[in-house]
Amino acid sequence: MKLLDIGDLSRRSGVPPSTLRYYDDIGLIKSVARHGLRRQFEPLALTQLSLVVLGKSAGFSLDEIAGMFGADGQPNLPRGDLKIRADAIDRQIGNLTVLRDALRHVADCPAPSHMECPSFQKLLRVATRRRDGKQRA
Amino acid sequence: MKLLDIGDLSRRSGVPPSTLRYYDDIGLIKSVARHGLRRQFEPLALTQLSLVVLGKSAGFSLDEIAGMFGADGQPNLPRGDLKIRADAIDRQIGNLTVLRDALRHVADCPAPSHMECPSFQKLLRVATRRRDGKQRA
DNA sequence: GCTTGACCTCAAGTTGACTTGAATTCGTAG
DNA sequence: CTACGAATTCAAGTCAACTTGAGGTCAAGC
Repeated sequence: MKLLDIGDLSRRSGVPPSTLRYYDDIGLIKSVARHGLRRQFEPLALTQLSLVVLGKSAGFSLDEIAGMFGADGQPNLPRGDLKIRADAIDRQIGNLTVLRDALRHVADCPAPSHMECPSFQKLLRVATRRRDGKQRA
Repeated sequence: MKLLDIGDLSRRSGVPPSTLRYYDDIGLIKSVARHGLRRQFEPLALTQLSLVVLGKSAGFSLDEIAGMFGADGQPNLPRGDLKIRADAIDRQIGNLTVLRDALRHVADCPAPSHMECPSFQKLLRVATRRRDGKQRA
């Protein structure tokens, strides 16, 4: 398995080298060797980075992401916690769905005040009823 | 329409007063009066806060949220932009779905290394192919 | 009319996630 | 063998989104 040096990994993942170094420092990904000074990564790191990017865009902190898929690609949380997280993401998906629909409504509804539009209110009530969607692990 | 003072709004929304003041300062929500020193809000603010909380949990910045549903409840973005945002959220939902499935896989799959598990790889490939999911408005 | 508690302002501090800059070190190409 | 370019370290800086703290104000209850 050939190694990628940091420049390659950066180019291939779209993540800047400074960020890769940062991630390496905090242990989110890990460099497996050096070529001279240059950090070398396994191709696996590319996969891990997809996960990190995905997780970040989902609003998870780097710590949370590390919990789900550690530096070695293995989670450092027990299965049960992972399922809880998966469920949290599910609620999050529900929330986003509401948000998306609300946005589409606002974009389409000709009413001057969306906040008072009954169908808009209804959308939100659903969202509010479904408790929160994000809580500590 | 009776007004809520900041304490009520805080209790009802779950958002701390300091944050409400902050949001008021930056114009994300707006207080419509004072009772003595106390900020008074319209009940509408409660609805707006649901949206804000929802948006934040979705990973949007306060600025972005303000763009979607301004302090007056009206977006300050044109319809087209809102649709673009809605589409972005749709992609985000797709990403989260992948993340959730990946997480469930990790929680369930007995294989020692998920990163090498073909079905896991497959999940991710889908995610990576679908370009990014979050870009500037 | 005075106390109390919830609010106020404003400046400064905090946290997470990076980025930037200066000074340095390599490996490769000429 | 020297120059070059791309990396390196480490400290410090930045930005968003708040929170904290000190010192002050108000209206409602007793």
